[in-house]
Amino acid sequence: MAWPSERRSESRDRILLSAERLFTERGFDGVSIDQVMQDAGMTRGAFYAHFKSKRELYAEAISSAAKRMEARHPASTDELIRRYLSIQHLESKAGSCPLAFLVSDIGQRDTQIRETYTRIFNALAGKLGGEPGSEPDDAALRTLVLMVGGVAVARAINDADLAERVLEACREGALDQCASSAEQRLQ
Amino acid sequence: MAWPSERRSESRDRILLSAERLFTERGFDGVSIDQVMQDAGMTRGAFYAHFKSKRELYAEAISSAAKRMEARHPASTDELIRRYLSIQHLESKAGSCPLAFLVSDIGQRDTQIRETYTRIFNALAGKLGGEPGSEPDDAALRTLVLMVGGVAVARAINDADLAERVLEACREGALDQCASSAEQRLQ
DNA sequence: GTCTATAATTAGATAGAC
DNA sequence: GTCTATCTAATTATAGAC
Repeated sequence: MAWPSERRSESRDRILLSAERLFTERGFDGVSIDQVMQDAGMTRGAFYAHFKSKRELYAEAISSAAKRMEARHPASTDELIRRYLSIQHLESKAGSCPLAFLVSDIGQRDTQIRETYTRIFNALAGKLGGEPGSEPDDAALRTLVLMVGGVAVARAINDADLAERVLEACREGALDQCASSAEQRLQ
Repeated sequence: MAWPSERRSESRDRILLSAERLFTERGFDGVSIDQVMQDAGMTRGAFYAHFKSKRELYAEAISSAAKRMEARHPASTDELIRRYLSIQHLESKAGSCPLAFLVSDIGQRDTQIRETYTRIFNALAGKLGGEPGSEPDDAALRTLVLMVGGVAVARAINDADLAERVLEACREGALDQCASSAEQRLQ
């Protein structure tokens, strides 16, 4: 799950940071190693001293981006939902969620990458409901699908008003779901 | 919206049919013109007698795939939701919904393609609720996001049991939403 | 309209100097 | 570890024969 810390270096971290942003924004095929390395301030040749292949970089970048987002999550679930399903998230140049931005990109990749995605998905679903440690409950899955799907759809459509309406409708639905699921837990 | 019918030919339709299936399954960058033409039983050179570019083919393929699906939609909204959010839809080799399978692919494309997506999205949302002809209501948007997001997420994750649970949770949510929104319309 | 042949470009990955 | 140079392969698009 975690990568050996002895392999970390400043250059490696810079490559990873560039990769997170570029891949999340443009997908696997939309970014070349050249572009990542230029963004990180190096040339292509240096890449393979840090990563075995583009696919390995992609998997690590997704995982790392998710961890970076998680570290900035607000304590309140409601606040998380509101921030996630916001216009700001759509346009954020520094840190959008790969779960949403890459959801249909992942379905086209290999097992390793899909495992990484699954792990991230489960972690976020667990935060949204269900017993910690065990499987997320149905309400949490639905809430997360509204979040991921809402952001993905809002980004795809070419109509700012409709995008805002989609985000708002999903926000309401996700908040409702969380409220009624919290009520149930109190009973 | 519709393309000139005088441009239609049997070869053109065969190319389009291959493109629909291949693009939906693998995305824009995951399919080469060579592969589409081979699948259609021709060679690369013939492609440009029918389409101006790969991007034009992609836009037409998405639109055409959506129309083909629409033609097979069941009359009942409930039945549509059940079929959409099913394992069969995920694995269907002939006719998956580009709205779900390409949702994050589209966000990386140009205006024309995103307009096509928006039009298809609106058409399906209109079927799920709201006054015909006018804008879809919030419940319809939420329902469609559950459908599109549920299928996209289920396809991305690498855990068959979890995928089935996601589909089921979204199915229940979408059906509930539709039922209560139909009740509201009766009042 | 379809074919083969061929630009022209780009990308992932490697080799070897420093 | 980073650089430049290069290999190899794939891809979009075009040209021209039939």
